[in-house]
Amino acid sequence: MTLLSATTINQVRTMSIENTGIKRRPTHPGEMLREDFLPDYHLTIADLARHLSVSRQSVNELLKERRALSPAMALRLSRLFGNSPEFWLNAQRAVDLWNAAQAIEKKVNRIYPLTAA
Amino acid sequence: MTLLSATTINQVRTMSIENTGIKRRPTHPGEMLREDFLPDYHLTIADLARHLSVSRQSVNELLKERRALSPAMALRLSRLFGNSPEFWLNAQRAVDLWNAAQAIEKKVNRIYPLTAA
DNA sequence: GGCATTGACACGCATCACGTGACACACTAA
DNA sequence: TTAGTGTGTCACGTGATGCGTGTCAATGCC
Repeated sequence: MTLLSATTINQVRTMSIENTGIKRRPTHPGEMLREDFLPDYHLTIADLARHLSVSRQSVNELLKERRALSPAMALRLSRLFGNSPEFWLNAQRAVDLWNAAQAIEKKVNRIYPLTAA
Repeated sequence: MTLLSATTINQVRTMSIENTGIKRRPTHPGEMLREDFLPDYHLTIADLARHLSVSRQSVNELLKERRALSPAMALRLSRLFGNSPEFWLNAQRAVDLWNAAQAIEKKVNRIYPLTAA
């Protein structure tokens, strides 16, 4: 194998996400904002709220990891910081999956995998 | 560059998602279930609901694309079909982003991108 | 003192995933 | 014909959640 096909890349990504999702609780996007972006850009919470044109409470609760990062918020952040909305939603999705797995793990394990068609 | 680093792979994936997200409405995961998985596995809607241990309405509305695919449902489907929950949530996220972009595009465009720190 | 920032709380609102129950219609097999 | 199954749709209720507005107290800085 000399080059990675699109399918292979997808597999590599999926595997890495799956492996990290099993161990410990993944990094909440609010932590990334709080620890990395706000210091690097010298922004206060109120600053960020003003730039995004959202309420201060929204930013506050997001940074305190009491709220999930919505697709709309991902669009706003990607516009402000010049990265992709998927960057933010990847982190949020990992958290969502981890939480859902904790909640319904037993029920999911009762589902019988189907054999290939 | 001989091998693709994890960061590079992430970039390739993100780019491909972004490009497809701009053009037209992305494929809803319910369409994938309806068009591909149910026929391939010879499953009816009621069958799928029983296998997943969810209500028939949940599956029905998901297939009719009137409901989003939740992280919990992604876990159930990945368990049943042997693929990853990210496979299902990738499709759902593309739809969510597309919808959010349609809804708040004007507001997002008023956000001024910050210069690098 | 005056001002900005922050964390927390209370409302209210709208959305949404999910379950239960019910109804009508279609198709198939005993 | 009767019974069973699958399907689409409706109503209703519940809990969770993102978001805005308003308020308050504590903190730090000029």
